[in-house]
This record gives sequence, C-alpha cells and structure tokens, in this order.
Amino acid sequence: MGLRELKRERTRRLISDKAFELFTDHGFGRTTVEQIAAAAEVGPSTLYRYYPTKETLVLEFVEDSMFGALNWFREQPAELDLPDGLQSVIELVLDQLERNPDRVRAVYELAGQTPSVSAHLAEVTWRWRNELTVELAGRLAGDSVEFTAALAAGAVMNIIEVVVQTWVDNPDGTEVKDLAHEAMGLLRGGGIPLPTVQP
Amino acid sequence: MGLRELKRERTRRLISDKAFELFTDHGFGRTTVEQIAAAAEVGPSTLYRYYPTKETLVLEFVEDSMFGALNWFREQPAELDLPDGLQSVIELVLDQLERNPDRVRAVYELAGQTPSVSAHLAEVTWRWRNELTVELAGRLAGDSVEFTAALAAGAVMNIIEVVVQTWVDNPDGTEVKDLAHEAMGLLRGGGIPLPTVQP
DNA sequence: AAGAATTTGGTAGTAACTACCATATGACTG
DNA sequence: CAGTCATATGGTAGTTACTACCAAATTCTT
Repeated sequence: MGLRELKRERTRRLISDKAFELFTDHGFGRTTVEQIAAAAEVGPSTLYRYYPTKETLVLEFVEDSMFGALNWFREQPAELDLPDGLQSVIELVLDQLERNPDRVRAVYELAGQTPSVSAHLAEVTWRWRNELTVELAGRLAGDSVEFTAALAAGAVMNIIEVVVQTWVDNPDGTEVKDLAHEAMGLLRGGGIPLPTVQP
Repeated sequence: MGLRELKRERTRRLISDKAFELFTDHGFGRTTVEQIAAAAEVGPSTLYRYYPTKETLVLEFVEDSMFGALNWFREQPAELDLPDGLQSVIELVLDQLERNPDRVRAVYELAGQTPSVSAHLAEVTWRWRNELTVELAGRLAGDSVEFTAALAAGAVMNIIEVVVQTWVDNPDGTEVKDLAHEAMGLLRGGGIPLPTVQP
C-alpha cells in the first residue's frame, strides 16, 4: 500500500474521530463543519471530499457494517440455502456492530436527539433493505418474486433493527447473541407472529 | 369555524399545492423555497411557519395518512383483539393513501430522485413504527413485552411499505386491496415466511 | 530529477433555515 | 360601532451546510 492511500485512511479516520468527539461533547446541531475541520487540522474543503454531508460523519460505521454483510451475501453461490444465508447476514451485521459498541450507542444517542440524523439512519436501513430485496429476488423462483423478496428482506431488516434497538436501550440487559437467537428462532419458525396475549 | 382557521387551511393548502406543482415540474432540488413562496403569493417567512422544512412539504399527506390510522388505533378500547386491530390499521392507512393516488406516486417519485426526501420519508415510517410499538406494548402482557411489540409493529410497517411500494411500482398491476389481502393472510397465518423456493 | 497525477486549501457563491420586529388583520368587549 | 387585544404576515439580517472552481503542494512514475 502506497503512502497516498495510507495518508488518506489516516485523515479519514482523524476527521471521523474528531467529529464524534465534538458531537458527543456539544451535540450534533451545535457543532459546525468548520469546527470539525479545524479540530482535524484540515480545510473544510478537504473534509467535504471525504464526507459529503455532516450526517455521513455519524453514520459511516453503521453503514459499513450493514453493507459489508450485504456484500458477503452477494458473493455467495446461487445454491445457498436462503434461510441459512439470511441468518448469516443477520449474524454478520450484529457481529460487525458489536466490534464498536460505544460508537453504535453514540449513533443511536445522536439519532434520538437530532431528527436529521435519525432521518439519514432510517434512509440507510431503507436503502439496505431495498438492495437486499433485489439480491433476494434474483435468487428466487416462482410467482410474485418481488413481493416475496420484499417481505422477506423487510423481516430480516426488522429483526436487526429490533435487536439493535433493544441492545442499545438497555446496556446491561440480555446479550445480543441471545436476542438475535430468539428473534431468529421466530423467523425460522415461520415468521414473526402477531401477539395474542393481552392483559 | 372562524374566518381565521379558514384562511389558515386555505393558505396551507395553497402552499402545498404550488409546491407539488413546482417539484413535479422542475424537480425537488431545482425548486427553491422562495419560488414556492412566490407562487403561493406569501412571504418565505410565512411559508416556514406552516412547513418547517422543505421536506415536510412533500411528506405531509403520507404522514397524515399514517398517523391518522395510528390515532384511531390509540382510541380503541383495551379489549380490542390485536390481530383484528392491526389488520384494521393496515387497511386504514392504505385506504387513506388511496384517496390521493397521484400524490402518493409523486411522493415516491421524488423520494427515488432525492436522497433527502427518501431520508425523511424513511424517518416518518420509522417514527410511526416506534409509536405503534409503544402503543402495542401498553396493550400486551407477559415477558419481553417491548421486544414482542417491536417485532409486531415492524411486521405491520413492513406489510404497509411492501404493499405501497408494489402498488407504486406497477400502476396497472394488482389492486391494492388484493395485495393487502395477500400480505395480511401471511401475517395472520403466523407471520412472514422465509422464502424457500429457489430456481 | 522531471513530469504526471492526485490531494489539498482557499475563495466566492447559493440556498435552507432562524431570530426578531413592525405592520396588518381578524376576534372580542363595552 | 369603536377600541383593544390576539394572532398572522412579511421583511431584514445573519448563520451554516454545501457546491464549483482554481492554484499550490504532495505523492507517484520513469
């Protein structure tokens, strides 16, 4: 790897880290892009080359985790058993997110406080689900392939979101693995049941 | 109703209509707020009092449709059968959206072209699902109520999104009612099944 | 070491949005 | 009906995210 790529990765990381520092200290809205650039000792112009919007600064890690798993799925052979494959996708995303729990918590913290952040977070998951739908549809046969694929992709997305949300909301609660296992059991058992138990 | 409220509703509608006209004609990004204000013959300052962001101009109708159904659900008695209630919620949202098919199509058109619109659309559905989760959790008993409620709310949201998406994507395809019926059958039959049919 | 390719930082400009104030308009009271 | 109060409007000034563009600096190639 040349010096060029090395420096690129270094400044990219530097910008991202400084941004998170400022965001968590003073809030997303009260931090300007110029302040981030100054803290990372680069020009605002350079910052924008790495991160086209302020929100991408927050969401890079989550986006990478999710699309990394999606790309793995894309590379699997066509004969892959779909339930197995989708289960692996869920596990991959969660594993990836667990590599940096503080960052994930910080992202959800910021999303809870700032509408534009939660909007972009929602957009990332929305885009991810759409791309998973396309990939799934390509691996299916039969009638109304798009429809079925969209429902399944939505179910997968749903499980990931609920597990992450539960995990983030109570830090000392159940382990992610257990939550994922429970949700996955429901998924493989035929889907997500409607609740019938009422007080 | 006094003259004041009447005028308020009238200008609100005027602004919204002019905005949609400009958005569909020239695109979301190529329309400025000042142009919309000028077309509606109000000051930009007034426009911002009705619509805090440019995106709310696009999403008002969808948001109202969705949260209208949610509010109906909130007003139901505690003894309401949940599967029935959730099915009604889905039907209500779809009925409401079908009252203005052109607008719905336009919204999804704009969302497809403009990231910030799709982000805010995703945020609306995300917030809706969260609030449905809270309402559902309050009506459930047993263990891990939050978890179950979140999964169920996600499943409901998922069905709505897939039906609307399918409806928007192929204008001359199946009727919304039929799509909803099919999806609802899956939901009531135990959930959303993972696809197993492969080529 | 010279030249090519890429990265950087700065400048100028656009447009969304906020805070604030003076004016106008509909609503209520004697 | 006149006067007053509450609310809606429009304008001004300013902040900030983001874009387009160019000259200088840095890295890569030969």
